[in-house]
Amino acid sequence: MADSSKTARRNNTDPESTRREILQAALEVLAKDGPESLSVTEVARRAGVNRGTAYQHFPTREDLAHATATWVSERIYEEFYGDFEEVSERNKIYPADLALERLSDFAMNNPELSRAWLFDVMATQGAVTDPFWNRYVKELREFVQQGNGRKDIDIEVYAFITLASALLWPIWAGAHARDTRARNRMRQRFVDEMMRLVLFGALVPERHSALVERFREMPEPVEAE
Amino acid sequence: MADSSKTARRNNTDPESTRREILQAALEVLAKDGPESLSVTEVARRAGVNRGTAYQHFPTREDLAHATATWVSERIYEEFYGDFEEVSERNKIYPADLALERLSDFAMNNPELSRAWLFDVMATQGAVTDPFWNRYVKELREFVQQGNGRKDIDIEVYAFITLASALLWPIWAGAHARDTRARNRMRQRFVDEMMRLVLFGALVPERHSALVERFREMPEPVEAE
DNA sequence: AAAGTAGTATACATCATTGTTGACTACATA
DNA sequence: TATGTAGTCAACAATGATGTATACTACTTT
Repeated sequence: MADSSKTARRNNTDPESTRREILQAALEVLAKDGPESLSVTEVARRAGVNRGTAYQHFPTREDLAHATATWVSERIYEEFYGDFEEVSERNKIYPADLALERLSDFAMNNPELSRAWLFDVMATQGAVTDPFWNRYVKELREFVQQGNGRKDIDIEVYAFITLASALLWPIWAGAHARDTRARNRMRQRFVDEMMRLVLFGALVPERHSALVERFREMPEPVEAE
Repeated sequence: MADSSKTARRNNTDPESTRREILQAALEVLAKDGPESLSVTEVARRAGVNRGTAYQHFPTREDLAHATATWVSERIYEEFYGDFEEVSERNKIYPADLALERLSDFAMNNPELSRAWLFDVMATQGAVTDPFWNRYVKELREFVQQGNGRKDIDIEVYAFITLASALLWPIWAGAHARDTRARNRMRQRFVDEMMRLVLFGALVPERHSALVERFREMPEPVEAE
């Protein structure tokens, strides 16, 4: 109650850190409500920063929105593929279960990034230019070419299925699982089921002989457009 | 330029139809921007209805939002399971590929409902009470119990994977595919790959013997909490 | 010591949205 | 013909967001 230094409580030498704080806050509201309801006022409030400061860094609401989107894209790439070379080196080949595990871990530990990314996908209708997505497809393609995956896979679709469900799962599962233990169990359930699915499929072949017949002769898919 | 009947151009005897038109418009904006940016003004404009009329049907913005959410839920259930009994009857058992095909068709033909549903999932963090979801899980469970699906499946997770990717796919694929032919091809790609996946998996077993070993001895999953 | 930089505080005009109210109209039914 | 219903139209106060601008402060560098 004593001091009241009236104005300018906080001064920062490092504008970059302020920028990051704003972007982080923007990410949070983006993850909460989607890109359309991202407001500068709200972001500034949440970042503990004056609204004017936010406008100094990002001239308009749109600028902030775009900057946040690319920031999300960069961060998700960095978080996921930042140490890829080392891990890959250590394991000679990046094993399938590890990839899936990493993906699930990432999604569980970064629900905000996942949500933001998904919102973006839903908004831009296909984030084909997204570096994360491109890298993910590329790695998968090499994995298959090296003989680890079935040749008749439609890589893009398969990549989409694994990525979309892995990123969306923690959001969905978040409802049931409050504490850490429950969340870990949910994560494990997903990894196990996904692993089981990519190893053995889901159907009992004898019961679907016609389908097995039809899909066994399927040619390798044509992806290019 | 001639006539100007000044006021009350349109009068409707059937309030239910107006209500539906408002809900339909609400669904459209909901699918576009997410639930947080649903505005009564915008909805009324889009429905070609006076704002006051919208307020007559839905006292507050929140009421409209909730009504829209449950309407989406009902419509998606109706669209998908409305004729389930007949189809099921005709085919004796509801075949796996037909189910997947129907799901994909639905998602392709109702991108707005899909988007709205997904937004809802992302907003409410787990639409466990959703009748569509519950029915989907129930049918899947029976399908497995009748010996058509592998016993070690974690039904809920599996249901989630198929449902989430099937509903999200058209949104994702919508970017690439403008015309009907391209969209149909995208739909077919998804169905084929998903079918292939549930039939045979994605990995080459010989290359992942350790994993095969580990997951072959996996007990049936415990789902109950 | 002076000048520049990063951020605060505040005010302002503009605009959109919410929710409410009151007057009016077209239609159907009793 | 009278009454109720469904909807239009217009106005209004309150709120909150966008952008802009100006004066002020603390800190750093020259």
